Amino acid sequence: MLSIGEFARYARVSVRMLRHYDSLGLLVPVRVDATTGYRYYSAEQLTRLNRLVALKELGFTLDQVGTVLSGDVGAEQLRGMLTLRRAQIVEQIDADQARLSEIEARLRTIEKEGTMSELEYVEKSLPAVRLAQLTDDVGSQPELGMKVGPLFDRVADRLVAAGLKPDNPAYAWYEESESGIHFGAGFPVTAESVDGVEVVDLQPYDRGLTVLHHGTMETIGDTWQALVTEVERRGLTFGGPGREVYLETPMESQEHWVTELQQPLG
Amino acid sequence: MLSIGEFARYARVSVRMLRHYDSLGLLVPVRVDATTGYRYYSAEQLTRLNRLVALKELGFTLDQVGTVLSGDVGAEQLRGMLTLRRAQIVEQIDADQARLSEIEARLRTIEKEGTMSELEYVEKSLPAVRLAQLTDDVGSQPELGMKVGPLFDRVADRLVAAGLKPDNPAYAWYEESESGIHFGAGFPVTAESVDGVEVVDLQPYDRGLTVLHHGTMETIGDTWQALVTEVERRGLTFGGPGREVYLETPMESQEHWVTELQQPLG
DNA sequence: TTGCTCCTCACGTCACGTGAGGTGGC
DNA sequence: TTGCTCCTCACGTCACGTGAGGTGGC
Repeated sequence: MLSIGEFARYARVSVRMLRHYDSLGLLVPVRVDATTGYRYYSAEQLTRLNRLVALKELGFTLDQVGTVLSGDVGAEQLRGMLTLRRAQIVEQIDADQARLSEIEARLRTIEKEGTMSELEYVEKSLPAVRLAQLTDDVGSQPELGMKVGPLFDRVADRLVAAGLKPDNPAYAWYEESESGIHFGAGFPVTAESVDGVEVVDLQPYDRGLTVLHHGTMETIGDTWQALVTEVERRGLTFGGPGREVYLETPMESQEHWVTELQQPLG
Repeated sequence: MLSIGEFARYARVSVRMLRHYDSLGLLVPVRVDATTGYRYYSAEQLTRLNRLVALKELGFTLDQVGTVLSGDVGAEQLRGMLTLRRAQIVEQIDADQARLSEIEARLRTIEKEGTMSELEYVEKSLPAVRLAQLTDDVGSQPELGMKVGPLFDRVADRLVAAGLKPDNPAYAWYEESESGIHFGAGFPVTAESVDGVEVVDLQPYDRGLTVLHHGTMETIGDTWQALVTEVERRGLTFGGPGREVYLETPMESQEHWVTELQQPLG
């Protein structure tokens, strides 16, 4: 018969752990002194403790350890638990490896630029949106600057004419076509149709890469360029037309505009 | 200005998280209504939230995230934090990979034997022990059975003659020599020397592989064999003479004896 | 008498999830 | 008036570590 201290020393666990396992019923001392409350263990209990520690080391919760130790799990069930655990660990390793390469990318950025990049790319799902929109085409990128703003104004005018007020946030989207760029601009609505504009449902995507653009629309091309580059750096594939979400558009000046660029992924 | 619900939806975080970050001072709403307590955020705060989430994703604690977001960490300090984090993740991956191969080994055992092995091997450090011992030699393994028991008796007799009582647990150790096996048997003491026996300090080891043997000494050879096999299966190297620790030795019969076999590793 | 070991609470950890119970604008 | 959104507590999570405050045998 061993005192709790001796037992703990033999097994290289803490006294506190033994008390904890006792309180959970996982490993009950062979004898507990009725008057002092002192716990006494037999050396034979080391076997159970060793199994307990080994199972814990595999990453099972104490609850699961209890189930296995209780002895009423068949080989089949045990195999199921181990298989599940294996899948969880593989998942964990994958996630850690992703973290690792992300950290290494950031370390390289610091070496090169002396600071951490300002732009934060965020991978997230993109919601579906019902939009009251108008569309147009341009031959090349630079022409967009002249066209998108007025298109928003026209949509807003027609919504007002139809008795609705333009809701926030405004959306734009861009698609390459044979002749150049096909694009749309609009506002969220709930109605099925609105006179004078087209009502469409922008498709939701499970995955998209996004970044925030601050300030004037003059430089939004640069931010798009950076986002596209990041998609490629991460080895991702494009899954649909890019969108702009106008989160903050104070009328005084474009200086404090906040636009989210969303690139759907495949 | 966005309500907490809108802000949460844009950023794909829970409302509860935003309140949590507010309470920690990590992301304070631009405005809090004095009477209702409603929180309002600006779209520009999405940038800070995105950085917060990204840093959290890298595995930093919210405390560390706060440090980084506060902005008064230089590139050098940031690099230090990232490097440390990288080391932690590598460690984590290594540990998970060890767990993984251990689980796979157990799954193979189940496939083959229809159950999980009874023997639990435990890797742990081996303590130093001061021993009052006698030593002897035999030509071959089978002769040990006749020699070890009586050797313990002789040591015990001499301890009693020297006015000491044999302390638990008893230790034995075994070493290969040119002519066969050199071995010792003894009991822990604190004295520097004891008349009639040799006092030695058994060396501590940082790592050892151990297993429990239950019952009679007749079959302890099999358990040693299994332990040695396991050392090799794990790709470990031997680091010293094996030890036996007699944890439980009721005199009635050897049926309930419990012996720990300790194999030091290199 | 001074250590050492053992005991039972009970708080703290970490980042929230999840009610409970209540309020204010459409 | 019925939903919806928002609010503030406050408990629960998981496996113990770490005092606090006290007791019993060498």
